[in-house]
Amino acid sequence: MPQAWEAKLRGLGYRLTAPRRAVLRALARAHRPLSVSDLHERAKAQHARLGLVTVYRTLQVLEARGLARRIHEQGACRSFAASSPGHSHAIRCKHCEKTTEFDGDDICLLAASVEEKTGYRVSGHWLQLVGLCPSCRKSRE
Amino acid sequence: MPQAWEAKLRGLGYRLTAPRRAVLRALARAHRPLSVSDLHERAKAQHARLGLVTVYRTLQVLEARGLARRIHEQGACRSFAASSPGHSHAIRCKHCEKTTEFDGDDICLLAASVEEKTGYRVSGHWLQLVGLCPSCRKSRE
DNA sequence: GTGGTAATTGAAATTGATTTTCAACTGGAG
DNA sequence: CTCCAGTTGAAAATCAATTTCAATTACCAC
Repeated sequence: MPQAWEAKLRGLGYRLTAPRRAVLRALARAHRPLSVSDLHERAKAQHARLGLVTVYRTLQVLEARGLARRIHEQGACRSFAASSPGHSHAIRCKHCEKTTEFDGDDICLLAASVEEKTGYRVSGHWLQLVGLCPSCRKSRE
Repeated sequence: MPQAWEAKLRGLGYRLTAPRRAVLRALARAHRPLSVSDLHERAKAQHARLGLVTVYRTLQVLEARGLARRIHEQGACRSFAASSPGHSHAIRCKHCEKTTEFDGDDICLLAASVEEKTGYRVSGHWLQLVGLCPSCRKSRE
């Protein structure tokens, strides 16, 4: 996945620098949402002189280009996870925090129903689900 | 709506103080999500000596009790809107920012579909839609 | 390769949001 | 009316995020 990201960023005119690679790699490897400083810590393993500011800036780029998504939780919304283009939603395991993406076919139906109920014209949406991932189900249900 | 809230809070053992009433009232009157400092400004009209801290604390209580909801947007998630129990979702007009709640019958269908696709057991969700409210539709479509 | 240049970086300072602290105040039970 | 635990607000402290700016560096043209 980092390779695909690097190609995409390069194609968009961004430079591929060591600090960026380190952030990309750390984010791609994570199996749960990471706070900015978590990500910073992890990415420093690849690039020791990495500054926190660069992590913020890289996340801005990745989010704007759809390669990372902000994970919303009931308190603050300060963590990020890798994101694949075409998958616009995520479900997060409340036990192990792993996140999995799913596609949004069903949202269209839902949007149609809401349009009818409210009179709004729906143009965008933010959906995030929480639950137990398959392996945590086994150990907890 | 403030009356119902006041009854509910009292029932839960909270005191009904003038500062709290001011915050409740300002939030109930707003037709769009308010940032904490917006809310502070408005509530000061009812209670001039209101401190910003109290607004934060009151919002914590209201959110915990389901009487206010944090509105998530693609940057930060720093604004709040009134919330009615039983309506767990909101749609926000991207033009006038008015928010309207709707119930989540359809979410169950969606959750079932996602469970089947991902193997997760869905236990919670938050969904927020963006669009144009009926009156903004008239003037912009 | 080499050089030039604009994008990028990181430390530090700054801004802004939120929480903590604590003495003073007050709603509401008795 | 009294009392006291819950609440308040100012100030300080903490935490998150952005701006600034000089130094560095990726990468294109040659």
